Amino acid sequence: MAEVENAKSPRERYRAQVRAEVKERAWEQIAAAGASALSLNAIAKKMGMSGPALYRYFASRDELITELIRDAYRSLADTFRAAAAVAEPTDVTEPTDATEPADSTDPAQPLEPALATLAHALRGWALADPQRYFLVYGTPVPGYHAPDDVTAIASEIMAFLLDACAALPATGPESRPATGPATPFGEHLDAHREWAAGHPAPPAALHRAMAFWTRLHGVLSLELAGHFDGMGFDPALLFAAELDDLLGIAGIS
Amino acid sequence: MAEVENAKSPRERYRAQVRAEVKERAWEQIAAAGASALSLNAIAKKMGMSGPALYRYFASRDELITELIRDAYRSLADTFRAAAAVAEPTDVTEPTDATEPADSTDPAQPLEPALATLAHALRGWALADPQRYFLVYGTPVPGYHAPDDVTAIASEIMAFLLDACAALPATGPESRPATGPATPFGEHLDAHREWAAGHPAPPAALHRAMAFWTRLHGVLSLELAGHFDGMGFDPALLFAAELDDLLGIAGIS
DNA sequence: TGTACATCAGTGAACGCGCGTTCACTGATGTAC
DNA sequence: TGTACATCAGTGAACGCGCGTTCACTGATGTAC
Repeated sequence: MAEVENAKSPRERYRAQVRAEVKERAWEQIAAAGASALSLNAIAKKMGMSGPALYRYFASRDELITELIRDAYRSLADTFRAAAAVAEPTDVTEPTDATEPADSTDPAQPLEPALATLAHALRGWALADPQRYFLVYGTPVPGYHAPDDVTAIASEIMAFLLDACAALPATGPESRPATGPATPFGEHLDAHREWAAGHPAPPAALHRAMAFWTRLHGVLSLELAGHFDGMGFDPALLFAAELDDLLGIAGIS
Repeated sequence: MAEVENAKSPRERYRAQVRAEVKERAWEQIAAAGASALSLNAIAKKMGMSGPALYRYFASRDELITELIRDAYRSLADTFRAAAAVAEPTDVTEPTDATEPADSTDPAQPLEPALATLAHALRGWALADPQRYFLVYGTPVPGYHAPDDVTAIASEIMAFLLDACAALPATGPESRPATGPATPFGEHLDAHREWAAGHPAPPAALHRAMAFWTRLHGVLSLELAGHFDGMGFDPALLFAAELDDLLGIAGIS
């Protein structure tokens, strides 16, 4: 269960600990006043240290921010990985745990589609720390460019999404299979699938993945930004309605 | 044609002119480095003035930002108003200009639904100045609260949207009328319609308006933030696909 | 186990910067008689 | 038309602030013999 930690010297251990606390305070500060207000000096003060001390741990303010962005991406990737593991248990002797839903066509099918599990995981992740969400998907700082390894994590996230879309059961009320007829835009995506990083998802799944991403982001970002405040309705129901539409359960059109 | 301007003294005229130029420079600065980097001193320097001079025109940096936000909202409202006027010409003796589409049920119906016109207007407005879009719909600054008149303009924007949704023709390929069967979420919206500001749109139109808003915002905000960069596909086609889905022309599910 | 040395965390002073904002003042522009 | 006054735009100096970052230094911690 416990991971084998590379045996670290006490000093390395301490360093890692302080770095972690710096990041923690940084997140608090971002949550309180936004990413642009992040200040090394303020973090040091909160930790009871002098400002320059932090330069033992981070080469610059920019390096800290980049690290936070990287952590945010990785956190979302981990969240998706965990959700995918729950939704699609490995076929290795999983004890059958409860009665299967009557309308399930595949006996190994989980109770809800993996896509729904991902959606709920995404929403939970976003609500847990709105500013972290915005650091990933919010207003970009003109001129800033994310390092390469961050885009690699983004691809990983996309892969979970494509898996879930490709695995969607063909059991909509009007029998619209996920892998069904390709839409014109699905064909376009299929013709320009560099971004799918070699994933074998069919055109319809590509289209669905993209719609999943943009639609749920649309609801979440407006909700977290407070644009629904005072409107009276429940954003969770809007999110659920968009998800149902994506799953082919119900649609507005 | 020309509006009757309240006869202004030369000084008032000059004031208005300088205020306008300050805002212009402010937008340039926001476009270059984001809203959080906006600085009165830097604007003054660009205008060839000393910093304190701007305090003749704006009481504080916050007042300037609030004014910019207000202008951005008003600009979108005006854009929607103009789009709505084109899409639904007033019935007052409009000269019939071309052949009507064969499948049009209403002879006065324009070539494309008003909702499509609004969508294209929104996209054009967003692409024209991404940072202006983000000032309205982007990452909120924790603690900042828009003044009341801004939310009034937001309601105005929403009203154009509701008009267009309520006016959607019932001519989908699978005959799913816009004013058709209410969805569960549509009923929820109908039960909590404070936000609709007395608009008589039926539940299905409320639902569609909300989906219009969140889906198109989802595409636009990710596109403008550069999240589609290097993915290879054309964001305009994704936007068009989402719009078609909203219009009931084609759907992924 | 004890001494000698190297490593490294953290401090305090300092630099230069740009910020928002105030204040007393100059000079030009408009107004009233 | 001309003078006297009020209005107001803009300046320059100044205040206080917090920022990122560098640098020389102290003192504690770990390592090697």
